[in-house]
Amino acid sequence: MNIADQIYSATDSATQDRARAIRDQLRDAIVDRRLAPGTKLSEGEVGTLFDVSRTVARAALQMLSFEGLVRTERNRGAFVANPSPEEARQLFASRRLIEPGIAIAACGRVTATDIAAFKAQLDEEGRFIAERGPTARRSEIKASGDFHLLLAAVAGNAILQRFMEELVARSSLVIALYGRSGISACGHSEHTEIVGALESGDCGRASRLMLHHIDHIEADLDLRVRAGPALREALNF
Amino acid sequence: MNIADQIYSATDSATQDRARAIRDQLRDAIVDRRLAPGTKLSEGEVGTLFDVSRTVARAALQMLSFEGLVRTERNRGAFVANPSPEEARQLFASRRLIEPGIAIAACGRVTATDIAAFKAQLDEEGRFIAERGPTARRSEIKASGDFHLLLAAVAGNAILQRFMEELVARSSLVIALYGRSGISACGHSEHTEIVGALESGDCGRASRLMLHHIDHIEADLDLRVRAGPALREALNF
DNA sequence: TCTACCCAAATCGTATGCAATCTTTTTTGC
DNA sequence: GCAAAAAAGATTGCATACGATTTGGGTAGA
Repeated sequence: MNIADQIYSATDSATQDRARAIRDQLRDAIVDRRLAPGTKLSEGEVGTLFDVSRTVARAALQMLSFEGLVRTERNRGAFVANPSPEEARQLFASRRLIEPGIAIAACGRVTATDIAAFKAQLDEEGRFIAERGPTARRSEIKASGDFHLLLAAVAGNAILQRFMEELVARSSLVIALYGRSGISACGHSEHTEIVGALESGDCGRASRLMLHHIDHIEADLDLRVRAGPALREALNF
Repeated sequence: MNIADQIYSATDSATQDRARAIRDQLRDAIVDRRLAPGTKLSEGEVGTLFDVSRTVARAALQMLSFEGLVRTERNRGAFVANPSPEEARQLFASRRLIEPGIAIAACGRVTATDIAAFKAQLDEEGRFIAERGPTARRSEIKASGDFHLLLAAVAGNAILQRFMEELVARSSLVIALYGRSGISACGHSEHTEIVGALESGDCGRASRLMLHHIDHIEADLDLRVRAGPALREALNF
């Protein structure tokens, strides 16, 4: 089974409209850092890029704005979000609150099929960790996020699932911005442990592991305010 | 049916985004049940009602769609959401997960000014409980929701605050749909207790009280699938 | 009388045009 | 030479127009 199908089945598939398809592509680009934070996304530019009118481009940008991935300023345009350290802290505080509960919910509903999907996901992660280079690292961040989204899908709460989609997307941006590089293999092993807890039905353990996992992800960030980002932020905005 | 009669048009001539103003008015109307679930909100009708073009009306409806207060179907239009019992359960499951944590966060940051605001809010609630009639009941539901939003604001996490805005709005709709009427005074007294816990700095107690409070709200709902709503749902969709 | 088909009305999806606003550059006064 | 004002350029905000899709009604045929 394809993970994307599971994740996006709730919000309906791509046949809905073009704005959603453009949003998805832009979101991928932002999360993958192919679009740097602060990059201006003008309606006209996005429109010509995807060969649609400004109307459709505008709708896509509005969606991303709701998700917190782009920031729009009146009469000025849309910019790729440049999350501040404070925003990053709030992001992970939110995840600490939500994800242990999601782990418990998922644990209570997980099926053999789900377990197989988790293992496929873990394999996918492992593949990127073995590789080197920035492309592999971006893929790795994305795969790591997909693990959390898969868990949210298994938990079976559409509302929380949507919240997690937003949190994971923004987290990926934050990790790309502030992450040191060392902890990836650690994160993967923690994912493996969580799946193990799910498989053995130990919900409490799954929840605790998830909490620690999030702590570890955040601990890997360097959220000190540095001259570089601050300067760039000042110039961009 | 004409929806003009059910929306009061308070011309908020703020220089702000008009779409946002329209969204706010529509949201109030939906949460207050002046717009019944299932009501069709055509772009043209909303536009003429608020004296804007379909473009702006469409943007407002899109925002409400993101919040889960309206459901849009391609080439058919937007309809006021008609949350199912299952959706209601997921809603309250989400709140059980998030709000105790919000209570703890708020407890750690609450100031004397905040406490005063809470007490003013409690007074407001009490005023509507004393009254009778459907109008007072709607105001009461709204005031009750505002309490939770105030708590979220005090907690100081913008992300969770936005989540709570959505959850409270949808909960208000659910309560209006499925709520029995008896528990209102009980909810108010529980709010009072929570403020008391905040004031005395007992964060654990505030969190536990909040959890029980949410349980009580949900317990007050009649989520059994009845013939009426099921039929209406079948007809609406 | 019932069913199937077709056409008209309504509504949405999208493109495009114009006015307002912001930014940048140029010009002008000192 | 520098600062301030003004004009030019770019981009968004919003309205409107037109094609596409759905819906409901009416008519013809069995």
